[in-house]
Amino acid sequence: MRLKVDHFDIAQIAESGECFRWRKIDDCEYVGVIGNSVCRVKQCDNMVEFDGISETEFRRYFDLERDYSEIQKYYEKDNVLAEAMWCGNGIRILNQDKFETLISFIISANNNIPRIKKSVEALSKGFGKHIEDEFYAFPTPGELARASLDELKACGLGYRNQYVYKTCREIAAGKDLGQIAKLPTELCRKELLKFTGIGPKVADCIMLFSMQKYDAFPVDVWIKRIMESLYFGEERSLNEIARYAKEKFGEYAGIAQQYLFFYVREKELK
DNA sequence: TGCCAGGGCGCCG
DNA sequence: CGGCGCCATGGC
Repeated sequence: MRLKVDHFDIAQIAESGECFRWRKIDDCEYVGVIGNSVCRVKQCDNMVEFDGISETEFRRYFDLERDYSEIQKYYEKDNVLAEAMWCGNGIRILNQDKFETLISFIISANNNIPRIKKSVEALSKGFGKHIEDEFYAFPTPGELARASLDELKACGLGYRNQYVYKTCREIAAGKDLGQIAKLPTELCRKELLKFTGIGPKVADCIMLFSMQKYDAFPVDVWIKRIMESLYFGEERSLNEIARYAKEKFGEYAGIAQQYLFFYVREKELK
């Protein structure tokens, strides 16, 4: 399947830290697992070629119905964001599976992205369904609930094994993420915070990357640093940063956050 | 070799 | 509420 796309850069998306299952083939080609499918994406400028999933699913997953130029216009008068948006012009907020995103971001706590990726792959290989070759679907709640504490630790989860162990059992027992996702942002957040291993930052990531809560503004160490450096000029508490950002950036604060996250890490890299 | 990582939990004031 | 020590492990 071939599509013309705008504000879309598969490399930026795959490296943006919102997803952990995409693997680089070369500079313009990536392979990832979406649900029970393996999807290959090759991009040359504005043209993408993909297989493995339907066009409808592709458009849904990559948020293609949203006009990102409109969002960028909304933020263009902010000099910091203007530069960040120029840097990560092809970033999009993915529409990922709720359970996979929830578990992945529990694992992300006090962790680094390469290791998070390894852990998510290990969980998939150990407890998910085989798709093809070396690709495995992320386990369902029931499948993951079969893993023992030691098996989870063996997937590289470290002390987070207990968080995953407890939380996936609650969800396998009937807690409905679909219902939680229907709640308005603040109530949704409150429900997510009841799970073990989910604090403010992780809850915001789950809402932003799998529940279409674009006003959620996750504050991690990178966002804290760039906000303190470019907006405050001094140290601020996590709560204060989140409050300020949601006020300043409004209903798409989460998208602004993702531009900032990509930008600060891109600068760090060179 | 140490420092750090898309933080959360438990406890304390 | 806000601050603090602790937590496993591997990437760099």
